[in-house]
Amino acid sequence: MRTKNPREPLSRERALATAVTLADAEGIPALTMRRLAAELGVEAMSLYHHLPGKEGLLDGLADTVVGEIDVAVGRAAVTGTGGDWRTGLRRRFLAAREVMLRHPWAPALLGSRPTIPTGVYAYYDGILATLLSAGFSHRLAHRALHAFGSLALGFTQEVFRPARAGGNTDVDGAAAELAAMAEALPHLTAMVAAEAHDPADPTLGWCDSQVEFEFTLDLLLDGLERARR
Amino acid sequence: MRTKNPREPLSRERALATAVTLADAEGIPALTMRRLAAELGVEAMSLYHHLPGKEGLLDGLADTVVGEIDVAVGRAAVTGTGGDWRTGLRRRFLAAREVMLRHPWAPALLGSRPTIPTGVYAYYDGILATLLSAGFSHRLAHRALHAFGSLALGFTQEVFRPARAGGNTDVDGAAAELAAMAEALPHLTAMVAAEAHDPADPTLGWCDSQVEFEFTLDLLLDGLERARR
DNA sequence: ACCTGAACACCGTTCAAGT
DNA sequence: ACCTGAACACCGTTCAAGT
Repeated sequence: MRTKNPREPLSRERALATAVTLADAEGIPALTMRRLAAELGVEAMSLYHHLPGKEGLLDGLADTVVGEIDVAVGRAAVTGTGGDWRTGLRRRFLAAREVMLRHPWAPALLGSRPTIPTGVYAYYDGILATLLSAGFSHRLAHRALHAFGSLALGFTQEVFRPARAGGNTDVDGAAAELAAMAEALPHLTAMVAAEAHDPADPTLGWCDSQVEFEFTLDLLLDGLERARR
Repeated sequence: MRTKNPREPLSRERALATAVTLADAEGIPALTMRRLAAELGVEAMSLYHHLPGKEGLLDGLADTVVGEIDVAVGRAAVTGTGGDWRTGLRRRFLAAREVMLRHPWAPALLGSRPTIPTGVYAYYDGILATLLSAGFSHRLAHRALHAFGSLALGFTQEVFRPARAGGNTDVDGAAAELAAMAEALPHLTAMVAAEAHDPADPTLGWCDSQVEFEFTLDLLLDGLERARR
């Protein structure tokens, strides 16, 4: 993990790159000023010459992710004109999603930053250009931006996820817990049972997020297409 | 603010109630174990007899909010049967939203908790019951739950919000910043100008969140109604 | 200009001791 | 049983000092 290299001097770019690597490997909680400095082979206080404190580091990290999205979107063909605005946005959002899948900590970071990373504005400006050139009014385009929300950045807010995603090895305890829940939650229990037992279904298992993401995305795109006409 | 009262002994309920009050008044960052203890007129370590540490405190806080949602939803009429599933869910989500507006810190807290508050499952089970009794398949109901996401709890993820919501008094600096942005963001600038200048429009101003919330909600409800048939 | 060591003011939490 | 004081192992950050 250690990326110490006395040759190249410390810089904002090098610090942020190492921060991304550290967050990927051990998560945001491991990203302390002292720890990051250690990874860079430097003292914690040296970071303050290149970054304006911890908050500035997190802002820089968010900006870096948005930059990665721009690169990914650039590789996908998203600048179709006129009628196929839906295809363009769909490709764009799915490209953004691939960046999020590489950096599982990024959704929570982007969602919790008190100030929006500046690159996000330019990103949404591009989406808006697509909508306007497809004939959307400013009113409807405005509402579309809000309706997309974080979908445009490739993620949905996971407010409903399995109880212990963080690796619960207490299988018996989990099973007992689930049994106790079943009585209190008859409909959810039935749904899980029904959804998990159809072997012909490519969305098999509990919550294939990619499929859900695309389902919601298409629901919104279709609804907006109808509102546009 | 101090709620010290030697008469009633410290308890989990009293600690959580004071935590909610403290978070409402000064935000989640002010909610430290030491500070909460001080508000309760007690030493920080006493809290550990009633709450399993800081994470447990935050979990308890999230549970408390979900409990408030249940109360608010109970007051609204949401148990319509058969055909008016849309009206029922709409009332329910808007009732939940009122709780969120009372506790501005709650969306971020619910979105960032590593483990889901237990009350959330029961809440979603109720939503699912509505969908199933309206004739939804398990498949479509499952997708509907994911499509709603945090909308069901009364909030959307604010990934696109004004630059300095936290009270920027540097008006000139903000204006200059905006002017510099305008050149780089032609479409967004035009949209803001268009959206802000229609005096007949009840969504006047930059981002009436309530209207946007309801627009997205109806977009999803209409799309699901179409998918259901 | 860039980096450092020591120190400061905070955290959450453990633990032995009180009552 | 409930609460406490002192201490521990961390934080982010300031500051004067080095080169």
